[in-house]
Amino acid sequence: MDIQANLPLREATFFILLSLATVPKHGYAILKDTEALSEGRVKLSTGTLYGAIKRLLEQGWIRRLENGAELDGARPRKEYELTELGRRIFEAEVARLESLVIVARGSTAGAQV
Amino acid sequence: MDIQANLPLREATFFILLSLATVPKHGYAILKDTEALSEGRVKLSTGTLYGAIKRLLEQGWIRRLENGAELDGARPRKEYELTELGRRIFEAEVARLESLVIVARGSTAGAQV
DNA sequence: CTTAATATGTCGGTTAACGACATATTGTTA
DNA sequence: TAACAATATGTCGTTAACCGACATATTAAG
Repeated sequence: MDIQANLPLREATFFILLSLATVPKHGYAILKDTEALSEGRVKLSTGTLYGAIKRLLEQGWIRRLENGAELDGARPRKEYELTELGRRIFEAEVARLESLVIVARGSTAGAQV
Repeated sequence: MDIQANLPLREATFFILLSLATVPKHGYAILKDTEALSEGRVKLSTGTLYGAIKRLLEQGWIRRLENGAELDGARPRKEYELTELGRRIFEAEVARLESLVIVARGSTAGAQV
């Protein structure tokens, strides 16, 4: 499996994975967490969020947790967690981002030394 | 002018601006430079490149240099450079990338301390 | 009781990137 | 010198992902 072929991640996807990297969450919690993690800069639309969740499930980057406790209400709160694949892709993306920053700092700021 | 509203940059756009951040270049040189800067990972298609150049000119992020010397052949090599706006946007993007890495490292690797 | 927050979802439009194709010049090498 | 690779610029159709608007239901607070 070529992890690199899945990169770069778009911003929405990056934050969804980042948000799930610590603890499993349901959709709306991802939305709020993204806003917090980005200090208010990134406000995911629900169109983006639920579309991305559907896609990420299909790709096997996240999986749905079946916790019966959350299913008692009429409208279940669906919780998701990262799969191993999802985690590896996310970590590869962070590494890619790091190398981008290094290259950018090296060839622009570096000229002023 | 809201610099942040133009972010995030897509990968192709990021590398075109990065490539022009040091010295002005013509299209094909940007293509080769991107491949070198990314250590072979990013190979821009010409469709992406020339489409992006057109867009970046319209947005005023880059401008064309008129150097008569390059125009003597039948098919001119068009050279481009960053505008002040382009440079500010690029620097904002690098800062955004840095904060992304910090947040990602902080909330995933940080949990293992 | 009414409103805000929580929670999930669809749909149509836009944008940027991509691969394929087209074309012309210049440099190399068999 | 013919053929080929590299240089160089460009168009076109398709796809993927994001966005705003809309729809709907529950729960908490004032």
